Amino acid sequence: MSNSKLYKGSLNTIILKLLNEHDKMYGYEITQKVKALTKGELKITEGALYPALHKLEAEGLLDVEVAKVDNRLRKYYKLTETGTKETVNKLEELAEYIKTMQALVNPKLA
Amino acid sequence: MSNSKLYKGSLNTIILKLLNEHDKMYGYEITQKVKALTKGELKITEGALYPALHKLEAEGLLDVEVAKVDNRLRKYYKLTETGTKETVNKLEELAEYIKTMQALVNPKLA
DNA sequence: TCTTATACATAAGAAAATTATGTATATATT
DNA sequence: AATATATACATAATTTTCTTATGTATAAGA
Repeated sequence: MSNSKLYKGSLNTIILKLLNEHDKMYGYEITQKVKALTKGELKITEGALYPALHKLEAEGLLDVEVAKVDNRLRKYYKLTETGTKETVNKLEELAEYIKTMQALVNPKLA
Repeated sequence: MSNSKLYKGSLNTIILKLLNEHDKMYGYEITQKVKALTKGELKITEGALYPALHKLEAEGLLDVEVAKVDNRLRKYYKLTETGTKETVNKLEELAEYIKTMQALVNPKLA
């Protein structure tokens, strides 16, 4: 995912936020979008992504729709209603995380 | 550590930064300092902290000095030279992480 | 023809945390 | 005096999340 361990725990937030913006996406598309948005800084590996998608689906946050494009399989994921709510939570948690870490790392500004 | 999974991978950064600021600290003191600085948002558990301190020591980033205060044991940790350098790296990684996540979550501003 | 890109998947292992214990002393409360 | 809470360390079992490696299959480019 990256040389930095800080990304651990961030994958679900990233997936949910991207689906919140793009309505429906398939796995490979997510990896490419992340690479593009972060200018190559962050690469989502398949070994991390696919199990994460399956889990989010099992938890009822995502719905799947299988499609065949150019004779190749695609699994389009989209947020459920629960998934949309959870996206809001995750984004709040991210904002809170950043705030908290800055309080620890830059206590002068706290 | 917190209800949010985002803190996963942040513990070493937190420890190193605190030791960078306070010269020497013992484990329990670190837990209390984190609680105070984050107004209770973040609680470092012992099961996470002590193994982390031992590992940082084994890696040569921390030195230990045992003391007895009020008949109770304390293990004071301080940064080695290598530890000080690694602290700089960790803080750069944190800044990079925040930048990257904001590019993903707030692409309008990118 | 061979490599790269697209598109999915899983399994073995590592890393980092949680949760549950355990020991021991000091202080505060009932 | 008895009990609970705070201080101070530690580890073991388990869980979560990721890496690394591998596998299948089609399409496109060199």
